[in-house]
Amino acid sequence: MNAPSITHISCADCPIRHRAVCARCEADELEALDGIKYYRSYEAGQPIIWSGDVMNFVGSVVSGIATLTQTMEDGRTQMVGLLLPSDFVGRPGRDGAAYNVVATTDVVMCCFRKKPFEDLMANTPHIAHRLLEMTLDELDAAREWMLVLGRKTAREKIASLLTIIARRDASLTPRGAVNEMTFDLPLTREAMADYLGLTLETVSRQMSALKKDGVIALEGKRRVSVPDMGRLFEEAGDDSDGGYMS
Amino acid sequence: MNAPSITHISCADCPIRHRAVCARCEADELEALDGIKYYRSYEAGQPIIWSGDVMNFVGSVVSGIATLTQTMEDGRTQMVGLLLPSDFVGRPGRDGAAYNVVATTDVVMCCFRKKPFEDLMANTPHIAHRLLEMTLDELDAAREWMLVLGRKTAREKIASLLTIIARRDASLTPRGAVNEMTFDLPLTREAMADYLGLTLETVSRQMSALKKDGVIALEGKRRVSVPDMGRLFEEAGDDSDGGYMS
DNA sequence: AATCCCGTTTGATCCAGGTCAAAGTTCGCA
DNA sequence: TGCGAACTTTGACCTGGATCAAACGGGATT
Repeated sequence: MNAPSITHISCADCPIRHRAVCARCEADELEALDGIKYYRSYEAGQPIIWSGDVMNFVGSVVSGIATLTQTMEDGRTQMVGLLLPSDFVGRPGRDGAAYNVVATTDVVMCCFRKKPFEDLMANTPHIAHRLLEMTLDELDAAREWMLVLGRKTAREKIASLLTIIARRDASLTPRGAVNEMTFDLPLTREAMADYLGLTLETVSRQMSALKKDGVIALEGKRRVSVPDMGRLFEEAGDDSDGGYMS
Repeated sequence: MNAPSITHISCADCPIRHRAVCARCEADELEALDGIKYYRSYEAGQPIIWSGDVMNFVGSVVSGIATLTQTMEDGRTQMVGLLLPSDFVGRPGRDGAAYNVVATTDVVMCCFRKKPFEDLMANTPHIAHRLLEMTLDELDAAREWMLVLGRKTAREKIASLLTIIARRDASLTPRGAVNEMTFDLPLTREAMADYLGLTLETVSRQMSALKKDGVIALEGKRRVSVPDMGRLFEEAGDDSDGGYMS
């Protein structure tokens, strides 16, 4: 996805209105948003926000991938969220950021100054409604991940992560249920480890094991082919297909 | 806390309006709520909702303690939330329950039929707003717990749990910052294990260890005294006091 | 007071994943 | 084309917590 023009506002090139916040996309909102919205780019590896910083904007990811992480004083870190295109960032009604947000690839964000956005939200009920819905989705995802972190084995954790990435990848380019797919792994082994509560060595070993067992194939380090998604779901310990099949 | 009268509606005995949803507690809402609100009791150990069930109400806990859990087919279970008095249950806009909700002590819930509640929400923006705020709080709690599950040692996990229970206990009966406190542990060792992603044996061992080291004292199995909360926070691996001190 | 039931503690042993270390791969850059 | 840095893989060993097993309350029932 290319960075949209800064000056042009329309549903087609603005994920936050079209996919993330605006459920019905009404014309008067379009007017209201003009002037409080702006785009911002970050390079791979660059921090977007530090935990505890005052955050004067909310926004959504247009392109690229960012991560939400928490860190302990001794350096142990846990990723608590993965931000893919169309994901929302920010906490309306809160001043401080609760987590570190880091761009893992080059990232373009579509931002709104926080105060005007909150005013807009107060005046347009269905935006507030959509935001509640999104927050509930994130809560579900966080709780699903608690099961992964608390109870799954290393191999199941890896399979669960691949499942999630595959699912999100598929939903961005929907083409019905397929049993085989290929996608790019947007994370380093270390980032995967931080997401899964493992070490990078264990991640590497389990990736090798899944490859040896034919669950996945690797082209280079980052491109993953899954010959049989059903098999991957089994490995993840989910009985369901995780909403992947349609 | 005693079960409130079923027929009497007022701010004083209705946590959902007073503490959970209604930020400003206006008179016209009070009228509107009459007739869609009811109380319901559950005995200790009784399921309140099964994951996947259609849920035709939302509500909040009046008294007692309930847990939110997720289970894998092979029986591994992970608690994803702890419901204490004033906590909200239910997902406006969603039909199915996503988790098992189980009463761990006798529980009284204050319920609202879902459809009328949603209508009410649509017409009273600040209820929607309050609900968003609550959901963001839950999301923060879930993400904080991801760090506990993914990166903390067994001893730190136990200390973190005690910290959380102590904090919530203190907030229900606020009396300023104290360095010493005593509270009831409302969970079995097994429930603690399910919350922490451990086995009950490990929980028991670590409780014994914390006791031996003088971090906590036990009166019976369930009553816990903490001579020095600061010490407990240290054990939990938090640099902050977790918002406990004022 | 004896019995049962349920939750808890404690002990002995095992193993999945962590830790430490070294070598391999990829890619940008001079 | 060769060098260096960052990322990844693999190996050897260790350990925290799981597993298996037994004993220990303590409250309810008879």
